[in-house]
Amino acid sequence: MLDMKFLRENPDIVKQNIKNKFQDEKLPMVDEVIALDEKRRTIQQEADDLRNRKNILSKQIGGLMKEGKKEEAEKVKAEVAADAARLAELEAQEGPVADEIQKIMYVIPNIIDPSVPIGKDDSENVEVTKYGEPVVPDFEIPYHTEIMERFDGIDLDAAGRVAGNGFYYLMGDIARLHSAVISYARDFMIDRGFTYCVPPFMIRSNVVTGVMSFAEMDAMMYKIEGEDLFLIGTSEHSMIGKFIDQLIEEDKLPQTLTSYSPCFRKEKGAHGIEERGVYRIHQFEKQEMIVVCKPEESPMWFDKLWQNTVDLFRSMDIPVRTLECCSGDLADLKVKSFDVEAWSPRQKKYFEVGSCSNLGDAQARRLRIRVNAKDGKYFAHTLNNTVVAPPRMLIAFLENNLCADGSVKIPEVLRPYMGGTERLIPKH
RNA sequence: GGAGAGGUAUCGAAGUGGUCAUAACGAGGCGGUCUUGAAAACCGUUUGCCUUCACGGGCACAUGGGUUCGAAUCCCAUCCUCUCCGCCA
Repeated sequence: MLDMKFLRENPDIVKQNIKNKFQDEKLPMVDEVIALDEKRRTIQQEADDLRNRKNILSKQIGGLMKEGKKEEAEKVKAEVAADAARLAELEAQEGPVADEIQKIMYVIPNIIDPSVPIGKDDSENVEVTKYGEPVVPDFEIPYHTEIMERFDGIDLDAAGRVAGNGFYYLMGDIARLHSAVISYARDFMIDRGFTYCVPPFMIRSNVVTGVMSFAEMDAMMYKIEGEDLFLIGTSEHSMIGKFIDQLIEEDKLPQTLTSYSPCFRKEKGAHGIEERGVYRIHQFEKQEMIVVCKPEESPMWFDKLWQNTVDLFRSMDIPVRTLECCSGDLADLKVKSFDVEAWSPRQKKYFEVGSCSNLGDAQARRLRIRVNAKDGKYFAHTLNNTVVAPPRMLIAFLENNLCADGSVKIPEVLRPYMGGTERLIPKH
């Protein structure tokens, strides 16, 4: 959400930004909201004047009553009553106009970073850097569920019976590998100075609307029936929500946290053939990192965050690349975003395993996350990034560590979390 | 789920219909006096948001309504926190 004052003073920047994001249908909203804002201020001016008059007269009445001048007091009362109708009329307009303004402001996209490449959709995202050699072995790599089945590591049929499509039972070595990856990722981030946190897995609607746009909310969030609670789609939601309505002392910044949580997503929309198995599911677990910092430090933290994910994957010998989201593919709240993608030797292409975002002050403005500094208060900047989401990580992991004999080698860093196991041997 | 207490500035907290909300009082922050320096003590200062070129004005005492000329204060609804009891991993 933009600052109304900024929009009022820089309508051309806001409009150009909308064009850069190929959302031309939103262009008229800028002038519309400016007109509404002007209307709001006119109403406020007149209403404030009337309120001022009422306040002065009410004080007079108090004085007159004390002195026992009842008749005079009645006269002044009549004066107040004369303005009451007009004031009520103005007050009736104030709310709806303010609501309308907020509705539009929620939809106008955040100003993107100047470094963001201009493009209309994900086909125009830009590869930034590759890390590691994308190897294609000379034997065939099966689909990830097939690899898992060789280890008796997955039961999708049972999951279907119990919860439906989009859920899984992980079993045995594969389930253990899943937990090992989470534990390793947690310690990896703790070693880098982040504070480990296990947050609430449900959040209230006021937090939901603070951390994401309505469009995202509708497509992602599961609502608990009869309660004002939603299952989190990522722990980013409860982690950024942790700071709602808080005034943070400046010397307590930056807040660097790494959190574990299950994630629940409706995943509305078309699913492709590559999304079978555990690629896109309604429930998965994830280690996340978030940062709340001073505005001038958010670009620096952005680079540190995605680098963490790259380093984590490289420590397990998985080739990755960073892909920058172009303007049209960038969510409305975001200033800049990189996807981290892992190499799939089966598909012979990279696929998304994490997403790193700088939200600027958009979430902070919606959630009123302010910083108390010596020379005044300001909105913090917020960032978030996936450390690792095991289901997708497992796909990359199994494909990249599968050997010609069907076994899967466990990289050294994971062995302490796997009881020292060096290699998984298929059951059949 | 039941009973009780409570929600006021950065924090603690007073305030039960008007000239104690320009929010008492205390703490913290900032500036100063004193000191070789620091601590202590003392003096001063310090809410946020909207609006205005400015002067000024308005709003905010959990949230939303209501009563009243006037509400932190009275009434109604909702939310949250704490304590005790119940239930429970």
